[in-house]
Amino acid sequence: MTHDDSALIRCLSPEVQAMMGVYALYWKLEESLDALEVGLSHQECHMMVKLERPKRMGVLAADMLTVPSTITSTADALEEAGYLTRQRDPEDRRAWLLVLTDKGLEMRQVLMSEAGDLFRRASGLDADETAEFARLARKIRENIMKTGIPEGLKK
Amino acid sequence: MTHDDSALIRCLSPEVQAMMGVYALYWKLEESLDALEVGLSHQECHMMVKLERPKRMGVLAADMLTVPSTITSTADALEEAGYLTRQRDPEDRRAWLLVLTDKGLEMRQVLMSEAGDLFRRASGLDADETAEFARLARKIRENIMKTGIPEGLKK
DNA sequence: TTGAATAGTTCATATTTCGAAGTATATGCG
DNA sequence: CGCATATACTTCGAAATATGAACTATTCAA
Repeated sequence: MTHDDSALIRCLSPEVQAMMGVYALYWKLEESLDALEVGLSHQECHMMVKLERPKRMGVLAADMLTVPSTITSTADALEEAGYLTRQRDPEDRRAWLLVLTDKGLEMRQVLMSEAGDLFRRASGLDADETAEFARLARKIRENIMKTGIPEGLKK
Repeated sequence: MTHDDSALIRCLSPEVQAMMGVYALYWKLEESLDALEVGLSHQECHMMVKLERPKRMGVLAADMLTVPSTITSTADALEEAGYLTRQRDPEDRRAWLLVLTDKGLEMRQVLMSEAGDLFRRASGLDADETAEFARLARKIRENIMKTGIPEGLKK
């Protein structure tokens, strides 16, 4: 992936071209998260981002495509670090709601704005192109969320 | 991420909206790769995709944002499974070129077309939108590849 | 020809992820 | 009500993955 494979890429279907761009961006961000030296693992960063509002751990497990026990340990780490608290869900006392603390909200802000910066630097798109890409990305995301967790749920 | 957060998303900067769409798509694909039951780990799938042409292991390590020893073991697994062979690089006999076998090329085809299908299903975009998204994704990818591995190289 | 640099490998360790069994709460049914 | 079954999360040990330091082979430069 070091030099002029851009010609090769053009031979592929638009769908595959799209996927390859998506992968490149994703990896670039993951890498930058490491460089951020913010003391959070990838999984922890992801959970922070997913917690735009309080969520039950089971919901997070579905969102993050992982098993409950992984959510438990990730939440433990974030709680330990003071980024979130567990609160019993009043609707179902078996369940916990994970709620970001003020410190957590602040960190989430940092992560989000870092992601925004990264997109700007990594993509090299101008404002119009960014807006168009964002429009399509939003549409894609809505479609995925609507579709929900696909057939192959918990194997 | 279960219901109507689409309103929340719109409040964010276009860059962040873009990143969130990218994450959603990436995760969806990762999940589908598992469902594919093709007997390859994620890392192995990624290597297959990156091998659009024979590459040196060091180049792959840079491409895949990982360390040489990980490349060795991933390549071992793919070689074992008959998807690729190691060939000495004639230009530098210290280096190996990883070359897909016929079976490997076939599998790569499957993976790519699966990725294409997935994009179609997951994104819900029509042909025009897909073309536009692909154009921007290509541009982004080219920019990232040009930029190369960023400052924070091997920590 | 020798010494320093580079490409990849080995292997032991660290990290991450998973899954089966356990606790507590909820729900349904007689 | 009271019991059986289902659900939400936790625990903890095992499995899968990733990493880094020391090693082999080759190259390069003087």
